[in-house]
Amino acid sequence: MNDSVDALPRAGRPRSEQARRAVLEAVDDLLVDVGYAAMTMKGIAERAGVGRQTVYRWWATKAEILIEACVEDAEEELSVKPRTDPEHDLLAYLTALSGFLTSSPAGIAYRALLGEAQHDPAVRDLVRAADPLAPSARRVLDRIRPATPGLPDEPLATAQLIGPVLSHALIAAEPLNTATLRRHAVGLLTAWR
Amino acid sequence: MNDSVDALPRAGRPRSEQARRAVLEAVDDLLVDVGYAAMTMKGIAERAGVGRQTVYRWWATKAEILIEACVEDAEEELSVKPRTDPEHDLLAYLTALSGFLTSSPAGIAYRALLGEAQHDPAVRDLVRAADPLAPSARRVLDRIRPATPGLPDEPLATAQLIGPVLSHALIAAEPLNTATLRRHAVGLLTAWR
Amino acid sequence: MNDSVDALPRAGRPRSEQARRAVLEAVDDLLVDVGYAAMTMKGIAERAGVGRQTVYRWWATKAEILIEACVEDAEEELSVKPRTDPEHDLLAYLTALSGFLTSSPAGIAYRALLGEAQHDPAVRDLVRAADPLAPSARRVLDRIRPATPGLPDEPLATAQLIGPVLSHALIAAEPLNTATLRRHAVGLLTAWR
Amino acid sequence: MNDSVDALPRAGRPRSEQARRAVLEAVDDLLVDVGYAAMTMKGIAERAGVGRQTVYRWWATKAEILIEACVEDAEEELSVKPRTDPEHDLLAYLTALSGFLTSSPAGIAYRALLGEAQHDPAVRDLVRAADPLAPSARRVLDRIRPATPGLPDEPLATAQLIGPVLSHALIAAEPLNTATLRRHAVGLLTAWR
DNA sequence: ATTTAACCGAGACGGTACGTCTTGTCTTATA
DNA sequence: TATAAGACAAGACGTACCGTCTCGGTTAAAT
Repeated sequence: MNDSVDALPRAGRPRSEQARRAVLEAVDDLLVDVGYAAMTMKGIAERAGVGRQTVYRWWATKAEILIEACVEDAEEELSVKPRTDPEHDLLAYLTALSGFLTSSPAGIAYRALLGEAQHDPAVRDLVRAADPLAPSARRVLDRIRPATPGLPDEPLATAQLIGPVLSHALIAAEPLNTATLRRHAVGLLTAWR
Repeated sequence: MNDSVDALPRAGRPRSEQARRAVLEAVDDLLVDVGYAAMTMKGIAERAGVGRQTVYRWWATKAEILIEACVEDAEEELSVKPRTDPEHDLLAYLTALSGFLTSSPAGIAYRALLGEAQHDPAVRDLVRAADPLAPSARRVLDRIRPATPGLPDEPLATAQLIGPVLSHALIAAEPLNTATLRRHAVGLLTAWR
Repeated sequence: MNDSVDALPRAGRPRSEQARRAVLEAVDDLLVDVGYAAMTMKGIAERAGVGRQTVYRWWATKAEILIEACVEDAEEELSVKPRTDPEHDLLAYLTALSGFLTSSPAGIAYRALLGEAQHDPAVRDLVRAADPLAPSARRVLDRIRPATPGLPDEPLATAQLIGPVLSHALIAAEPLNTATLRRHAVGLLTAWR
Repeated sequence: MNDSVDALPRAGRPRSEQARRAVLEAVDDLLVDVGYAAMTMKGIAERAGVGRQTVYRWWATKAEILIEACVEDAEEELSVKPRTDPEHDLLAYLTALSGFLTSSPAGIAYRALLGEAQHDPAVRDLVRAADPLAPSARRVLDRIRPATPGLPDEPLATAQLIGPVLSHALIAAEPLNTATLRRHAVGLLTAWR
């Protein structure tokens, strides 16, 4: 990619970066203030101080805005620094994941999007394409692979790693406690060695 | 509770069982035909050939109707007959669960409700109260407990059992294949023995 | 007519006469306050304290509302009491007509409708069907007919009677003065005797 | 004013005559194709292949464009060559006027403008200032004045002459037939001799 | 057998978000 | 400086659904 070079100067007024930022921030604010269901395109435009047409020009649905607003944050919040032994490595990741899904604005946005994906196939495709959890999970699994010869192929390894944490977050909207997460990490290593 | 005994025959016209059935069936039909998002209280009433007030009199939201429409089916579809050895017992359950979540109308309804629960705390509470998955999971776990001394306490055991299958269904809307499910069952037994 | 007998009681909540009156009065007010061009369906609904759907349910355009609001008034304001001699009869009518077109709210509404009719054939048809000026003109002409054997057939007689007054109102938005109106009446009688 | 002499060559790019012509022609076309109400500044710019700002730079409203587009045509189409006797002179003029108002693009534009003038005082002032009908009417009246000692002062004479034709065109959007026009001419001469 | 009360359908009510359209202004690169 | 292109904030458009209300009519238990 080399957008700055390829970008030929198009005719007409260029897109306002200020308006783009205002919309993304408005979505973040509204998700926290009123929740996903009560968030409307009209409300987003008003909160952002932006015309409604400007929102519709660049995003078709609130899900599209939300996914753009949270992907970067997700990647950053789930990048845990490597530990020396596999158990601590897994535990650090599972802790970050559990906190992300239950406390972080980006994680709450992810849950909302995954919820909307159950209602709307278009949102499902967006979420699968963006896939905010998989990269970080894959990195952890790659790190522990030398110590886990029984590690299954995808998608099972990732599902076994994040599935229990994600499901609990979706059903209970609460984090699993640290002892439980450690127990889960140990169980995975037992199964995978 | 003992509704059938306490229920003193009130004055006035009794509730129409016919209207109740029509609404529940309309919800099932509409979920398949147009999806959860496009399903409206107005549409449900029209499809059921019922006044809108009649719907609102008995259910506050479409989620309430949907949960009433699917809970019984869920319990039935996830009740697998016991197998003699733990691996086959787990595999039978995981297969039923995976099919339920991706193919069964009741399972699709459950996913829709779990999705809505991410947007609306009231729906979350409804889903947690009804809890269509946990009883069947608990029964399987109880059966294999003698052979799995390392079985963790709740909620981890259930989360490890159903989490990977549920997460995959929610993200991909596709079942895990049989080989993967068997691999998962074997992994669980390895971790839990 | 016998609406009260013919009117079969339809199912459902009956139309609210209160809402109907509120809309018609809001239109009258707004025409005076902001003018026809700045009058919007949204504004009418808000001024009337009525839902927008309620307006659209009964009227397709603001022109339809306006015509319903002014037809009755027009008929009443243009009914002048007969005079004994033709000249005074004509003069009384021309004076009423000139004042109606330039001062009366109903007359201003009529001018607005006739203006809109130049832009929209549907409005033209509405105005022609309602035809607020013709009945009163016809009554005056019928009264003076015995004294005016040279009275032309329709539509010329009416056009000669009201055309000069109407045209002046449309172009100048001012009434013709009394002397001019008398001169016009005398001219008509000279031509028609 | 003497634009052609005083106009010192201003700095910068001069106004594009091509763009001006394109706009005026687009307005004529659109009035016929879609009508006055559906004609928008945006649509005019697009039909003319011209930037929207260019339209707004030179005209404030579509009425201003329309009046510039039609005044000259009106003057030309209503200039009938003198006849020897007053009746034929009047009839020729009335026939031209009736056709102009109901068939000519410039006449349809005039009716649209007179319609808009009922909604917008600014347009009324524009129309009165341009006054496309009065000059031609005055010329005819001046020609027949020697034969009509009873010709009233303005504005009655003009109103009596054109009012019936104009009113009928505005209300019915159809021309008066030749016999009726002749009857009107005769009536005027009877009243005015 | 009548009364009574809650049910039923239909559909209008005030309200509000939808996604589209046009308004008049502005900000680009180009001529 | 004028131009074509096109993004901008604002706000009306007509439609859909929300949850409530008000009708006429039905049904079955209680009088």
